[in-house]
Amino acid sequence: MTQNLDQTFASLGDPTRRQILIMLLEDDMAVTDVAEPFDISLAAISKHLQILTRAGLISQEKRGRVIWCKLQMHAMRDAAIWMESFGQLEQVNLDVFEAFLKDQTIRFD
Amino acid sequence: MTQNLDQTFASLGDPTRRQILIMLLEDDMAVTDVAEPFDISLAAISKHLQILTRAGLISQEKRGRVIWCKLQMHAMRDAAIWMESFGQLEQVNLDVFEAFLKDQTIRFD
DNA sequence: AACGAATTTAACTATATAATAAAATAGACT
DNA sequence: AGTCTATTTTATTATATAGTTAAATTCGTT
Repeated sequence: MTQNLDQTFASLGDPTRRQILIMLLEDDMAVTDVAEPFDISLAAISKHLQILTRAGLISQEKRGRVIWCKLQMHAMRDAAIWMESFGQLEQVNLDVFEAFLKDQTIRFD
Repeated sequence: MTQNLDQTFASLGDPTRRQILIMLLEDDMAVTDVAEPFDISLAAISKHLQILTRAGLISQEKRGRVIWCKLQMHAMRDAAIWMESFGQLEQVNLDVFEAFLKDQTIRFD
């Protein structure tokens, strides 16, 4: 669980990888096509794709000599859930704090 | 923008740092108190806090000889917005795809 | 001034990422 | 078999993280 979040968040911490994910939103892509818009080598892209795969953010499937990259939403969803929960906890605490302030106001006015 | 997301996501990719953020949800804390529940050295925690500060996920304020760490939500909110937008884009595309499929059905049946 | 507490910095080691260029695989095609 | 295409692997370099211990810094207090 924790380890997955580690890899998911770490993967998202790179702009090239985020851009790749956005590209894959439109459609599945071959590695070569993923690499096309970038100024870095194909080997570098290949490694980024490995990292994304390890994190579960994409999957790769070989058909013939082409490897197709496909977006996988569950990993990112888990990360989003972590963040949302975090936000809600803050929400709760703010509410508690507000209640506390109101309580104070009533008592001291 | 991109650089901030880089640092925010990268920061979240470490379980110690995520745990620290959760602790700070309850209240601001001194560096020593942040370090207390962990089995690693104070120096290591100090570096994690530097990374969190650089990412804008927390702020540090020195009062006397104590440095207080305070959660800052905007950075994480930006990251959450990126993820939410991402999810919505997928939503939109699925809708478009569904419409496309329906269109096909009408035309070929 | 001196002591002790809170925190960082320095020096060091190990590991992961990011990138490159060049060589190696693997599959399709003639 | 040989060639072209798609992709990975290897070797290499540079940088960042994660951790350690030990020394340095900064304040508050006596």
